[in-house]
Amino acid sequence: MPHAAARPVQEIRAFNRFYTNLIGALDYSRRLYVPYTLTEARVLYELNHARHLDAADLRAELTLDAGYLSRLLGKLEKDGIVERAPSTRDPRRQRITLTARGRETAALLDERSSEAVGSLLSDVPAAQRPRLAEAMRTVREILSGAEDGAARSRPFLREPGPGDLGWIVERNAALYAAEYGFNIDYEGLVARIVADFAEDHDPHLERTWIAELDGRRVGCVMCVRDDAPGTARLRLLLVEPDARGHGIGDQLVSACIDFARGVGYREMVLWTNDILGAARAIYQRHGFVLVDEKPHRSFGVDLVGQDWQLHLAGEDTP
Amino acid sequence: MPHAAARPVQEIRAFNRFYTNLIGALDYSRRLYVPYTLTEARVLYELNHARHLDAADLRAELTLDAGYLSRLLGKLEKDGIVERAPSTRDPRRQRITLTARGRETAALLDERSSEAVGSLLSDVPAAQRPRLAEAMRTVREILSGAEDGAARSRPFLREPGPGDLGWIVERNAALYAAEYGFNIDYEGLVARIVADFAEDHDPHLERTWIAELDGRRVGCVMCVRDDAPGTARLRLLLVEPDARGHGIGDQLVSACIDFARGVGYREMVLWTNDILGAARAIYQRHGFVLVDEKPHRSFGVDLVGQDWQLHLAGEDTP
DNA sequence: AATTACCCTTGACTGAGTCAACGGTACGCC
DNA sequence: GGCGTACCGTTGACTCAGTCAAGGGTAATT
Repeated sequence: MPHAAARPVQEIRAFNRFYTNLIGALDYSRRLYVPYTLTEARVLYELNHARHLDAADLRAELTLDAGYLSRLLGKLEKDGIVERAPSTRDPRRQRITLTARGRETAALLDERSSEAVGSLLSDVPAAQRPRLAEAMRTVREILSGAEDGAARSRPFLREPGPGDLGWIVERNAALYAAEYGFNIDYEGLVARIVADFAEDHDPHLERTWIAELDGRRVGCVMCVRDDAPGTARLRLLLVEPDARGHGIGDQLVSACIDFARGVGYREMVLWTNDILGAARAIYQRHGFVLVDEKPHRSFGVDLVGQDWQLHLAGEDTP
Repeated sequence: MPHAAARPVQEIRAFNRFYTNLIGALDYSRRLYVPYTLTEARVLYELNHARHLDAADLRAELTLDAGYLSRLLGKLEKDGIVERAPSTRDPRRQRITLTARGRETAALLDERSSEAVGSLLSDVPAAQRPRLAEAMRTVREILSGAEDGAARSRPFLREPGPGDLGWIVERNAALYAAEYGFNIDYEGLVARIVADFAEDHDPHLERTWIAELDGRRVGCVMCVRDDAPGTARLRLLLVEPDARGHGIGDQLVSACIDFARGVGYREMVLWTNDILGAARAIYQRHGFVLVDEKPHRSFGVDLVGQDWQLHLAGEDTP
């Protein structure tokens, strides 16, 4: 197995060991579930959060043995925690409902579990807690995406907030350094562009967008005034590699074009380099045409710069 | 319980449910440990990675019942997997050693476990894997810090790589916006500073440092030439709030001063604002003195700017 | 009408983990 | 040197958790 590929595997295994230990410590130290067991508590949790599931659903959800679950539900029924009734849709299936008492019990277990986690959390410095929650959400998102069919939320655009311009600099520099070997000159160029934008831009004619997906910044684009009159310039289009394929680049370019057309620009231009193939495809889809091309050496590499142009107002408007 | 405090608790509980399910799915689907059990596998793992532990250590490490472990070791011994001998230091204790066959077995289980994780990972887009590993490491670090006495690694300084200058912009802007309400002008200022640095700096006389802790950027500082001859200017000192209290600020300022003195500057100056109390304390500790102070309005707030100065060469040098 | 597949139940079983009692040794303290 | 306490490992008896296979019943398919 190649070393590079083994790295995440080792990390995951270390994490699994760590977390089984942690959960063990969390559960055993106090009697979290008395008089019920962990599995019963999980069943109660599911029932309490989903209103009368079928037994088959529970089995699938918690990957339990059918016989085990059957007996388990029998016990809960005898305790007056759940009620079992044949499903109306399919008499083979069994609809499980929590009784009032069952809901109380579930709430109690819930409470205890929250307390246990709370006391664990009390040892975590408050400043670290948001990072912890964020990291856990990331793990969950990535792995649950791997399990089922990736039911992710939709990306959306917003205007930049504090730090977002810096983020644009960081990601541009880091990505192009990693992918094409750009040196620090490129980071300087991007920093200068965002500095100019931050210090002096006309919000009616110039704008920046950040694309966000699942609470994470995954792309950006900037629209500024060009020297030529009536002309807007699109700059700094970027989509994070792991977020590509969601149409985020198109969304960003569309926002840019719509904005420019809306505020009266007649032309839109942009400068890019021939090695950026993914970006070129996006520009072409939106009607940009290549108007000039010339080789240059910048950012420590030999490149071929390209000027693209798009007519915003003209014969094709009604 | 206040809502804000409950948020991370809910996140952690959701994560726990998710991860117990995941581990369950991982273990049951294939026969990972045959002919041993999960607990036995954990014991084997510990032994294989630590060379002859005492039984008591195993118990503590894996939080196992003494009786359970005793019987478990008995079984492993009978299978020729481990050997038990009284510890040389304390005859009450028992030193457990893997036999050659035990090491084989451990390696086999290791292999299988890696395979299982690998196949789980194969459903994760390659682009997401580093993020996953990173997030897991974060979770582990924060929570293990919470369990024992925070045995964190030492912070260290390094020169910036691609994206680090952008990171400086981002963190400066985000932190000062959150803590003091600075507006986008400040982000512009910082962006211009790093742009100037990136585009044109003399590496012998000007330098930037990034502080790293546990693989994460937690601070920065920049040393550049000032207009006045023989004078260096310290800029953009920053330490992440959750990493404060480790002496990182001092480390950064020391690096800056040592560098400036080493390359022959005679003075070091810096400009800051009176509201930045933590930074002031650091400057004072390193011998800076306040030489000027005047109110101004910048970044959308009313501030009192301060000029500080430090003699690098003079009567106090031998 | 027959086949197949799924749903639940039941009995019999193995494995995982707990609890309490016990003998042995180390260590601190008179 | 002797005593109490505390920890180490062992053992027996037990409960709880989970598995497997057989079986009766209904739904969907043909």
